Amino acid sequence: MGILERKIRHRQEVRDRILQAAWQLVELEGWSALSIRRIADAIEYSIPVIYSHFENKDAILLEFSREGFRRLAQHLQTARDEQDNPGQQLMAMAQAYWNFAFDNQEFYQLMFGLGIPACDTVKKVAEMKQFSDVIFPVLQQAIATSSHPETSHLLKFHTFWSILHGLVSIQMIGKDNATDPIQQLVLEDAIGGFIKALA
Amino acid sequence: MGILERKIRHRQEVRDRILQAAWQLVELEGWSALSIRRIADAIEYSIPVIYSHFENKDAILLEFSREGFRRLAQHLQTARDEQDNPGQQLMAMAQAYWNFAFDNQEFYQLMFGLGIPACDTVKKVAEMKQFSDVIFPVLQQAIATSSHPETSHLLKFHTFWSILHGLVSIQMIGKDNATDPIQQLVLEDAIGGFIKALA
DNA sequence: TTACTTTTTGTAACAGTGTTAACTAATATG
DNA sequence: CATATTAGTTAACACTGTTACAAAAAGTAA
Repeated sequence: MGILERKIRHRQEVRDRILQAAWQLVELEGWSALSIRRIADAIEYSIPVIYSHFENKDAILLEFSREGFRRLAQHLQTARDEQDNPGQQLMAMAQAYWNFAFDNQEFYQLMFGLGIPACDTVKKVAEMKQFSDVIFPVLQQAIATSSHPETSHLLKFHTFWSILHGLVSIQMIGKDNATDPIQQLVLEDAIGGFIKALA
Repeated sequence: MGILERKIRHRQEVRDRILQAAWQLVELEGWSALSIRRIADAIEYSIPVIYSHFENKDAILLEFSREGFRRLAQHLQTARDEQDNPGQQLMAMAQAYWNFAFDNQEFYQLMFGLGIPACDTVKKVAEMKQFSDVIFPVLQQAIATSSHPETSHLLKFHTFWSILHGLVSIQMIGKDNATDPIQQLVLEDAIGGFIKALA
């Protein structure tokens, strides 16, 4: 009775092709070129088929957003696991974050751009345990230096992330030279300074 | 022969009403509600009139972007002028930046969101002299501490801005509690820590 | 195989978008 | 007054997300 299984498999296949076709469109022509019709054309199905797999366009974007966070989380984790010292771990994660952002600009744009879905983005980041797990222990050493101890966990976490997100955003807005080596130095100094400030 | 003047005046008046109507729409219903048709309806003119004043919709957004930078620049300037000590100036500007972002979320979103126009945004920021003018002198004291002296101006400037933009962005993505007093403390600590790190 | 049911897929439309070509109405100039 | 210029409108094109409804295909039972 593999008939139902076959159906499910086929359905999953179509779903995958939708996402695949959508991603190809985004990669080739950017987010603005992503439309239900063009996806339908690409997968050679009619439009309502897409709506039988995703409630609406935002649901598709949300899917990509999730995938983006999955990938970023994995990058951070492997970067951390390659280091022992907490300070080096932080630096490695910063580098990984940075590289992810520019190697996957479409993802990053969707994930953190102030435009599109961004509803439960914060929860997603909170779920990136390997982010906070490494940061918090390092941060605890620095609590005493804060003028508002009760907020310092949150503070340091936000500061670290803010430096990263801010550097990336500002660099992205500038576009021209995403791989400019001088920016790598800026990143190194920024995170290095942050770590030194904690010590 | 004030006849030509009257025409020019009238033309300017229509132009202003376009921007005014557009802004009203954005304020009431957000950026997604802004459409040429709805502007045309609001000002009781036909659509092509709008195109005789602005090349396209992006040109209207760009106009708002410019206005946003004008306002931000002014806020920063007055914040700075109320302080003497460079450190206090930095902190005051950070507060002003923060307040501007949340008092004018639509502006900020347009100006720094990774979505919309953002072409010559960087130039706009570079034009905000009162930003760099205050930051750079303070930063020069800290050049020696950088491991890559040749990039440290850029570094510190980017770091300062990044902390601000990052904090604001992350806070905005969270939406819920933009005026949460705990976030004010986070801002204070973040910038305070930055200034201390420079000293 | 035939009749019926369910699931899958397609057609066609609605309401909206940015944009522009072509036309008309109003105004200023000779 | 006729003429040239400007101001403004109508109507369309080519899109967008979304959905109601019909048709076709596939599975099930007699």
